[in-house]
Formats: sequence, C-alpha cells, structure tokens
Amino acid sequence: MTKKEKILEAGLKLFATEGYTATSTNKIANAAGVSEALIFRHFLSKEGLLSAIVKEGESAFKNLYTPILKESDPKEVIRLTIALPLTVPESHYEFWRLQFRLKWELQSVNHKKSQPLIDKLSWAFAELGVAHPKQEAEFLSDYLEGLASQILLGKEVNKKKTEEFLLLKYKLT
Amino acid sequence: MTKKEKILEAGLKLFATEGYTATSTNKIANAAGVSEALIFRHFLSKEGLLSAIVKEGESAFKNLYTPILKESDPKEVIRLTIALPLTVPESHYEFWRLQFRLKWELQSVNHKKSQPLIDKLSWAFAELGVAHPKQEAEFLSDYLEGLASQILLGKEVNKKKTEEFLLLKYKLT
DNA sequence: GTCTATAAACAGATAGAC
DNA sequence: GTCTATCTGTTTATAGAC
Repeated sequence: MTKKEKILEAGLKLFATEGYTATSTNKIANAAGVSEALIFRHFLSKEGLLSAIVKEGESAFKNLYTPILKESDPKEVIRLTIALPLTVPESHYEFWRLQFRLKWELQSVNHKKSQPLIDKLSWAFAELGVAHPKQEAEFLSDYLEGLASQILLGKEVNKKKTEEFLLLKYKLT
Repeated sequence: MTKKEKILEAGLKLFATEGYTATSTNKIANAAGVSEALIFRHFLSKEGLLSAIVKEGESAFKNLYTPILKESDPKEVIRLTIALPLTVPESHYEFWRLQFRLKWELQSVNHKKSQPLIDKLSWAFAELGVAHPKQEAEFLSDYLEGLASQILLGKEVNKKKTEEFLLLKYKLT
C-alpha cells in the first residue's frame, strides 16, 4: 500500500468515527504513519482529502441502486430496495457512516440523490395496484433511511429477521 | 434576558447549525454580545456549555412522549406516536437538529432512550391483534426516525398529507 | 457579574532539504 | 515522494481589574 493510500484509509476511518472538523491533519498523519506535509502534497488541503475520500466511494451508492432501476419486475424492485441496507457488508460501514455524518456536519444534503430510486419504487407500487404508490414509496424510503441510521449508529439489528418481516409485510414471499 | 441565557441561546443556535466542534467560543460570545470569558465563568468549559444546553432541553423529549406512555387506548397510542414528528413546532427544530447532530458528532447515542415508547407501541399493536407487534413497533419507530431526519435536514414534507396517509395505513381513521 | 488582556496549545498550511 | 522545521492564525481557557 502506498503512503497516499494510507492517508486515504486513515482519513476515512478518522472522519467517519470522529467527524471531519474534529479530526486534525496531524492526527491523520500519525495514524497513517506519515508526515503531515505529505497530506498537503497529495491533496492540497484538508478539504481536498475529504473530497478525494468522498469521490473515491461516491459511485458506490449509484452502483448499489442502479441494478434496481433496471429491474422490470415490480416485486423484485421492492425486494431489492429492502435488501439494500441489510446486505451492505460491515466492511463498508465506515464509508457509509462517513456519508451519514457528512449529511449533518456539512450542509451537503442531496435530497435528489435518492429520487430515482423513490420514483422506481413508486412505479413498482402502482404496478402492484397499491392505493397510494407515491406515498408508499416515500414511506419505505424514509423507513430504510431510519433503519440504516440505527444500524450505523451501532444498534443491534437482527438483519435476517428484519428482512423476513419486511418481505412478509410487503407480501413478497 | 440575562447574559447567561443569551449565551445558552446563541450556543444552541450555533451548535445546531454549525456543529459543536466547528463552533468556537469566540463565535458564541460574539453572537451573544458578550465577552468570551463570561462563557467560562458560567459554564467552566465549552463542554460545560454543551451539557447545560443538552440538559436544559433533555426533558423535552421525555415530556413529549410520557403522555403516550400513560395512554390506555392502543389506537390512540399509535396515533399520538405518529403525530410526534409531525406536530413539533418549527421553532423547536433548532433544538432537535442539535440532538440529531450530536448523535453523530459525539458517540452519545442512547438507544434505550426511546425503548419505553417502543415497548408501549409493541403493547398497542398486540392489543389490536397485529401479527408481529414487536417488529411492527421497531418498524414504526425506525420510520419516524427517518422521517424526522428528513424534515430536520430540510426536505419538504407535506405534514398534513403524510399524517393522513399514516392514519389510513394504520387503520386509525 | 462582566470586562480586557493574554497565555498556551493547536490548527491548517508552506519552505526547503534530501 | 517524503521529510523536518516553521509560519500564522485560531482555539480554549485563565488572570486580574472594575
């Protein structure tokens, strides 16, 4: 692993656990086993490092839900959406914790980012003859947001049982 | 209003909007129209000020949901719980934004804080003959958490329509 | 209670050697 | 690419006068 990668790794870890503002470049350098100046050589500024980290993994979200947008079976659309927060591997938690943290720490909330998914969900519910498809889609989306928060904040969640419950609730079994 | 109260008010506002770490005591003093030293006179440290702010409003959460715990009609329990995030006046948003922010910024997450409410919800669902009352309670709680997040992060939510939809969904009309 | 002045540590960032 | 040394402004916090 190059020193640049070590900085990215240490930055992700510290930003995700301690927060962006609360993490000094000095702390990152120590954690990465690197001189502080190297951070600025590679990323110009502390914000540059943050951008690089966010960018590096930003496609992750799109990659996660684009298969759903392409799905043509409405039941499968809902099934896959439900599985979203429940199948993310724990090794990715750090990255996602950072994303959720940044929503609150910086004002960088992009409500439109999940709009394509909500629209697709809305389509799926309509297809299945559900009464208020748009509101059902918003409802499910908000629930999954809440569930993801709880998981990332360390609440014990039985993922298997939760998924079974949801599949039953949405009549997908 | 005393200067101490002015500090508390400015602190709440700034911590809620900019975050705890990103807000300097100097900024707070300026916003409150007070010398910086006065903050330390009254609250000993920056963290002391934070504690005072959190404590001052901590009972707010309890006061919000204790009426629900005392309710004996299961339908009314669910109705009141749903109304929780939808009836908080916008003037209280600042305080709640701070609470949500702190969950991520400090590691001070108290998952047990909402447990009494979840237990009561679970009781209500059981009383109404719902199949998986415990999981239904968790589900509703997570949804409301997600909804509250969205609202506090500035998403446009039609509260009236949302409440109508939920009352219909939970067969409370 | 409240201020001015200031200490001491720490922040992000740069210069220049290797 | 990587380091040591250092600059400059800011941060939390205190001392002491009123």
